[in-house]
Amino acid sequence: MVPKTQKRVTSSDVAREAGVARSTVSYVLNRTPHQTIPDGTRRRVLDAAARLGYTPSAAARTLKRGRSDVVLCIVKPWPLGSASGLLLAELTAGFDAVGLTLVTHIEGAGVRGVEAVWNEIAPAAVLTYSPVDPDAERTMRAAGVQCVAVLFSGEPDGSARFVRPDARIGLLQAQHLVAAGHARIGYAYPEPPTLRDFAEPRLEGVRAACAEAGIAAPEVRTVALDAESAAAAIEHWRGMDDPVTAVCAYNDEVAQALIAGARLAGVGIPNDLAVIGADDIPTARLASPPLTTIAIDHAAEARRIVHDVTSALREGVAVEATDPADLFTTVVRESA
Amino acid sequence: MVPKTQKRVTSSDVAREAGVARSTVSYVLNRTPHQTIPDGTRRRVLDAAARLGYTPSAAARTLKRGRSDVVLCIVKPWPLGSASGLLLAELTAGFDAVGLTLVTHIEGAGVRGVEAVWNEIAPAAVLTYSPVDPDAERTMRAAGVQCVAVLFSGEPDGSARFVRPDARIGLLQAQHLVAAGHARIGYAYPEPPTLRDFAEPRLEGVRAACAEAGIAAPEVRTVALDAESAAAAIEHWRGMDDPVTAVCAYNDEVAQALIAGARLAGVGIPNDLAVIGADDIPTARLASPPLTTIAIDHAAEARRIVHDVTSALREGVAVEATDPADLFTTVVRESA
DNA sequence: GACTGACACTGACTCGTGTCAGTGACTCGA
DNA sequence: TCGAGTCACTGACACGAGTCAGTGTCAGTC
Repeated sequence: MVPKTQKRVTSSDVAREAGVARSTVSYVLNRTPHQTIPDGTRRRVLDAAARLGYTPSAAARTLKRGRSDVVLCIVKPWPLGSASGLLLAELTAGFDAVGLTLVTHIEGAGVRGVEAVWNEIAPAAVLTYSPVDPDAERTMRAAGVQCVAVLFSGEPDGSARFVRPDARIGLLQAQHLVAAGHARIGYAYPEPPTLRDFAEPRLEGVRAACAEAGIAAPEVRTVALDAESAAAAIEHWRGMDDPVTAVCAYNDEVAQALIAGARLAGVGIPNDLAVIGADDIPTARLASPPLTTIAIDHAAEARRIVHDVTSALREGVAVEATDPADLFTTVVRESA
Repeated sequence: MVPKTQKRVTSSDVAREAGVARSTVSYVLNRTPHQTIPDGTRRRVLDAAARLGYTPSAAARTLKRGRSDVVLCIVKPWPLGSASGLLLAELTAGFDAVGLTLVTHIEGAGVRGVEAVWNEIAPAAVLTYSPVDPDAERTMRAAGVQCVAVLFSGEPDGSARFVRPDARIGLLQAQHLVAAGHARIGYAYPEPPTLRDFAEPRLEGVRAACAEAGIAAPEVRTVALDAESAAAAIEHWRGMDDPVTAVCAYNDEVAQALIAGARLAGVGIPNDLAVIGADDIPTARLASPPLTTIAIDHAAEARRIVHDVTSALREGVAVEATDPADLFTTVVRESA
């Protein structure tokens, strides 16, 4: 039987057990610089701590130091996609390796707003997917947050560091289509408004690639996640004076909708219309035809973010974001 | 310009501003019972707090009270699926409404294990998807965790309350197939080992339905997320002496693999083989043919969990889990 | 007029940790 | 032998909030 009220083991208990002062315990356990501790004492303290099963109270440490070892990642309730779930997993492992704990909070229909969250958690750093307004940033600083990183956003301004160059995804999509001989390109834009922050840079990349290749700007249509919506877009594209022959989809789920819509409209993929997705989700290869798409190296991206955030935490100031080398690769299957 | 070091506003500042003692501020702000505060004083304190922009320090409160207002949900890095992302969003909103903050931590390849997480967070309650062993539960209690809820698991024992009856999903799947006249049923089991905890109850439900209908137990095959693996399973099922005519898939993604495999093997769905999925993910309706599947009412489930956890927190003891009424509905499309 | 009790409020202690300023004991060079 | 300088360690304060035991004031009662 587990006793109802388990008394907490404190550093005083460890000190008593080891026969030293509590401060000595603290010095040993934190390896405080400029404090010389002989091996014998160190061993005694460590042994006592292990014997008693001592774990320091995060609340007390946070109170004293003014900041915790928690990194808070705020995400929106995305109606589509789980590609970023992979990134979160990599981020968690990466921060764990440097002694930080990543937790995620889903920003949403909460009545209390996100301020309540970083007040409850007092995180060392906050990662967000959309820019934070100056007021919110002030309350964050007051709550002890040292580093604010915006993972995705149009403009990398003062606080918005570490922006992933999602435009490159659109660039690679369009370049692949252009190389295959397409000269009129469509863009399948996602329907949920919460995805705007993600979709804009990708679309921007497609625009840039079209301009560079000297072809017309992409014809943008919004495509919801059902076959009818996709079929309507496809009919629009193919009915134009200068018909679209290839489409960049915002992501693989929109691309799957396009495939379903093409089937409904009797349009062959890739012969009548080429489709390229993004994210390379697990079901991309299961589509018929299998989806050509842009894969994201989540592990590399996570390494970069962890590196930048930890050095910002160490320096106490903003550091320059390291340039991501090759986060994206084009995965050629059959749809384009 | 935001000053580099923003001094924190404490309750002492509020007390000074309002011209009262700090304890009075605490009583006003917490509406402490049996403490009578006249309206004038109350007003003065509230005004001062608002004027100064006071937000209590969660770390200090947690230290004093021994527990925070955070609920920690621990999830595994699922290689498939994002159905539970919807549940998490609903849970977050639900807990927020009762003054609790839900954060999620992805348990994974971390070197430090999950113990570090609840030590950092000191949550009031922990939600997990797999049973916690008694040792871990002890460290949790010592860290101030009051309520441990296991959301999914085979056996609802002492600590494992609030178990979602996933067996009912399998039951509904099989009942739908039996009602359509199928007498030999296959089960497409997911490949990643981390999904075992989820797959077992669902499979159990299928077994129960088969037994009840008086037909043979389901023929189980593991199906990875690619067309080849699915085609191999399909050929096995159809090559049996008593061939399988309908398959329950663990979830919609496995079902999509089955559809891709059937196309590869030249098997028609639903005529040659019926397929039913589970979870009703957004792309389920985009498949060809559109997937018949079991939808989960995440909002209702979240309401139930929030209710049970908050009352457990209030009572300080385990309460009986309320019985979930109708969390699942069969969505009939074309694949079965 | 003394006593009671409610009211409105305050001071002091507590939670568990980090850290600074000391303090004896000892070594070493002059 | 004296002072300086390390070494190894300790005591006390601080972080910010919750809460208990009191304290002075005042209205009401016998």
